[in-house]
Amino acid sequence: MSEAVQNSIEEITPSEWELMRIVWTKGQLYSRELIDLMQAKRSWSDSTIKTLLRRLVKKGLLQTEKQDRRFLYTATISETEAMNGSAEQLFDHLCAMKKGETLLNLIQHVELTQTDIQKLQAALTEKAKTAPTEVACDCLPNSAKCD
Amino acid sequence: MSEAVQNSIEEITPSEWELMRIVWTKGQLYSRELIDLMQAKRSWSDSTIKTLLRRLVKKGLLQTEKQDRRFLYTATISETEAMNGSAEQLFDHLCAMKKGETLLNLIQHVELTQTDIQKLQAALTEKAKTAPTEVACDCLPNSAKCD
DNA sequence: TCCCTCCGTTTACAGTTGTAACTCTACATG
DNA sequence: CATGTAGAGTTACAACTGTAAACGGAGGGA
Repeated sequence: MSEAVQNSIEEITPSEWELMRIVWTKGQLYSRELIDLMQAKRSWSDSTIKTLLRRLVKKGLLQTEKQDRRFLYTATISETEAMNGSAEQLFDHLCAMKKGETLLNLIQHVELTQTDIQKLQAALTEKAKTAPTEVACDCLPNSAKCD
Repeated sequence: MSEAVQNSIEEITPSEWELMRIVWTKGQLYSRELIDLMQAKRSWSDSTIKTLLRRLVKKGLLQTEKQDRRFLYTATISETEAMNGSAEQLFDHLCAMKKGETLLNLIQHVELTQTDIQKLQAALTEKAKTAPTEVACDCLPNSAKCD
């Protein structure tokens, strides 16, 4: 059946990401606050935002708790889980042989702090200890190779 | 600004990625070959694959050239462009402050070759020369901070 | 010449996403 | 008590996705 394990996080659409980020940042809040914060960034109608909230609840990404007569929203998965899950989902689509190239591009274009860089370097050094000299392309059934 | 920028590549759906990867790998091929290769990985009907191909052409990701009486398909964007574009789109949804963390997770989970690692390290070293000590969260309009 | 088969085109249909109006209900207020 | 109102729920609707059957024309073989 459903619930419990989300064996690879529900898809989060772009609009949903925006809402989730607010929830993660604030921890918990009422739809009214959510709507106000959201409208400070996007001119979406109240209705639109409420629809998105309900969909997020249905997907199990948000949960509500009745307070007075309104609902307090909280996230059911952490921002880290969501970020890592989505990033991994994306990388799953890429040719195994070219993931490194894509990471390189990201590293060059994403803003990173000195601390981030240190951690990344440490991880790479660690990874180098067991990394292979090559990774095979997995774009075709098995036959022809990737260049 | 930059140059020749393609204002953010058409969205590529998961099914479409699978087809595109075959096209990128083979360079150019007829729908029949594409269908056969695809069916060796997924049990999609001919029809389904043909529909996807037409949609990819409509989106401008594939282009056709009439040969005899069938079409030869080729990609209009390179695999690298697509990979980088999609990866950047994903990262656009993430909190600026947490992109480093996500990259760290990817680096730890993605299979990388020694060469990939060396390049990544070189890029990081370069980046460290100008990296800031912190990056601000951009999840809320401006107000409240991220944790 | 006739039909079968291959390939491309049309149509289909449910589910998801973006976007939003409308409605219902319980309160607060006059 | 009569209402306006905030917050929740219902309905809507077009575009996009996943998945595929059905249709139509052209070439190859009988």
